[in-house]
Amino acid sequence: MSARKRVSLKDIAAACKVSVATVSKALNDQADIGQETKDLVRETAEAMGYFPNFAAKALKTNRTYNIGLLFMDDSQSGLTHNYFARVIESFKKKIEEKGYDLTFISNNRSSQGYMSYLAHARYRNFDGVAIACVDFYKPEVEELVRGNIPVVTIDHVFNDRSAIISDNVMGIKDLLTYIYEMGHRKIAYIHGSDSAVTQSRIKSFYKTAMDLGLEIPDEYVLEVEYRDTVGAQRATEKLLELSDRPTCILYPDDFATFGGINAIKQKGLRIPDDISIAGYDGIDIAMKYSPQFTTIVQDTDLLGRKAAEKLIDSIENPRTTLSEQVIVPGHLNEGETVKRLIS
Amino acid sequence: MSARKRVSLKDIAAACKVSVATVSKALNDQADIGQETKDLVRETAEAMGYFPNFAAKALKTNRTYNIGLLFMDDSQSGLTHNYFARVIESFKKKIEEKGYDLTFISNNRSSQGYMSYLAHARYRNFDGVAIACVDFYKPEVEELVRGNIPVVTIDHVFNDRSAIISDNVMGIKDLLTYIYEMGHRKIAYIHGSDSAVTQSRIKSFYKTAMDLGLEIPDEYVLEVEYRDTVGAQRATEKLLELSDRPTCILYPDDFATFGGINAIKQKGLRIPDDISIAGYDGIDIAMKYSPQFTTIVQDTDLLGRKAAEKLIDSIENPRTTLSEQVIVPGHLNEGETVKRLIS
DNA sequence: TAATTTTCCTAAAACGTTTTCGTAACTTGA
DNA sequence: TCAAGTTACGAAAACGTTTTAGGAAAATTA
Repeated sequence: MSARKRVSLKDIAAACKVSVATVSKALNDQADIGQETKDLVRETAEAMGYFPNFAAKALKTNRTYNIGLLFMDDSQSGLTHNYFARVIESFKKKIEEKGYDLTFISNNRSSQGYMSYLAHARYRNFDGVAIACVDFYKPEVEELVRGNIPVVTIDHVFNDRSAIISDNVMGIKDLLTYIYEMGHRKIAYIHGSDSAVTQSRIKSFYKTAMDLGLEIPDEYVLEVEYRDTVGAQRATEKLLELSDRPTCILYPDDFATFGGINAIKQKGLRIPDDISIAGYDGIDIAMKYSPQFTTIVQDTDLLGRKAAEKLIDSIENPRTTLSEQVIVPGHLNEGETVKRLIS
Repeated sequence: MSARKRVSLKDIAAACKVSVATVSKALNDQADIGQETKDLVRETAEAMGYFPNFAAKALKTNRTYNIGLLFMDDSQSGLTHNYFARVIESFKKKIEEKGYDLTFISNNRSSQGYMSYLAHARYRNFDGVAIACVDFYKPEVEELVRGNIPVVTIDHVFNDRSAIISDNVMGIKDLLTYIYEMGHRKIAYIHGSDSAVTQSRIKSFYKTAMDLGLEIPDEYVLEVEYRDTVGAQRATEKLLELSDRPTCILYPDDFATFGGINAIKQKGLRIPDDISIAGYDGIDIAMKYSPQFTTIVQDTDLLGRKAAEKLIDSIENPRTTLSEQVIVPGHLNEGETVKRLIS
């Protein structure tokens, strides 16, 4: 009820009959304050319901303990993207443990007119910035990365900047090898549209196929947007109409896989008895669905945690921290959507 | 490369040979500054790459243009919850248009020890707070709501505080009525565990059933956690084993509905030919899945927007804004999972 | 005892803004 | 021509911290 004024160091100082400086140092546990005074100050602060004024502190120290997160642009799905949502969730948890907060970076602000991402980040004085799930080729993103704020990117590497990426090469290799070992020889691959992730996956796909001695006809490889259920459905239809149709289809992500399921069901075919499929990501519903998806489960938890650790490290030890790429392996969830053809 | 020092009002003042006060006023477009001076100051500021120091401004004005978002606790699914993620997405967009930023509220910070949500919100000096997808009965949440920061809650009403809620009463009514009109008389209802949302849905369910002259045997009504696929699967199995089994099952959310689908498929039954089902929420995959879910699509966009408008209104016009509950209707997506039994 | 060191505290400046109040210069009206 | 009003600007205080540079008193040493 009583909307008392916020208590400041000055108030505590008055109550304790010491100087403001002493109070500040006592609360920050500096060495040159006596134990008794420290105790007194802390107790009084507690009793008076004191908490620091973030703005004043930030103004003075030039540290906000706030991290900016660039997480989507209009064309993307942002928060609703299950895979990234989980990475961010883990990232957030980790930085909060270390006393940081998370604020979204954007660029539409009415007051000061248009702000670039970098301008926004500078304005808010973020200690560091994390970037995920955006169009990395946008000049504005590049500008942000090149600004002099510590930065970590997720699933994309910028030269000379820290990045956390999931191991798409290993992922595709494990997945394809598993499918091969299950006896499949006619394997189609619907992949995502152009991005760093897609590229490494495609390369790994062809490389692994070659190593296994697999022949991949051109018509077995199609391109579709990420998370494009309808597109994946169409692509699947095309594959099913081929005279020599594949026995297994790989999808760029689990969401797209559902498009494949739709197409297959509409053809009256059963999974995996008539045709096998495999996804990527290991999103919640893919693991709960029956038949459970054969998919590469990305270690979103580790991805987020590593990103947090790396970023905070470069914030707190700017000189000794070198930018580095961390590759996080996923693991194969065998699931039930790939049929064993040989034993 | 040149990490030049940040330019401040003082620098601009020096460059323009006017006082700091004048620069500040010119940039804020105050009336008592001549047009020529304003132009000069603004051009110089622009040329020097000036942008305001957020911390200093916040310290002085006690306004941060930052909104706190409390969005989950450990037991919940937070960001990965598709329905809420979409609401937040829309909320975020709206507040950004108005020049606000969004920061997560949490309570684990190492530096100052444990902080309650309210303490955190006060520390960061949020202009307002939005709460969604949390355990509203936690004392700490209550404390935050009762703190003197403008607040809006989503899908839960606190006495005397603004809230945006989706119209669960109408939703269930429309859904049940539709199913009735399709000819179903034996309708089961798996509902979520205790919450404000669940309560209004259950009431609406029984009320509508009564109005329609429907008899609902007790064994047709089961309780399951929200988004609990496995639980919903078990519950569905129970229903399918009943001697007089329902012709249609309602689920608390689309995610749980997938559990039902699993159970039904494993029984060798088809949807909707052998049994009909209906979900709630209208999450992405439910709309893309085949058969497309019969479900109530929540207007997440409007929910988020309304929440943003309400909150900003009560921030900017604290006296004239009265706390109010806004009820946002969803709409029925007829989909393909409820079979027509009569014509 | 005197010199030195250590312990504990303070005054004051600074961070970058906003805002109040004052005032000089110019304009207006009678 | 003079009083009153208007316009355009500046000086200075304030917001709540941190930090530097001292310095008085107490403890230690010689």
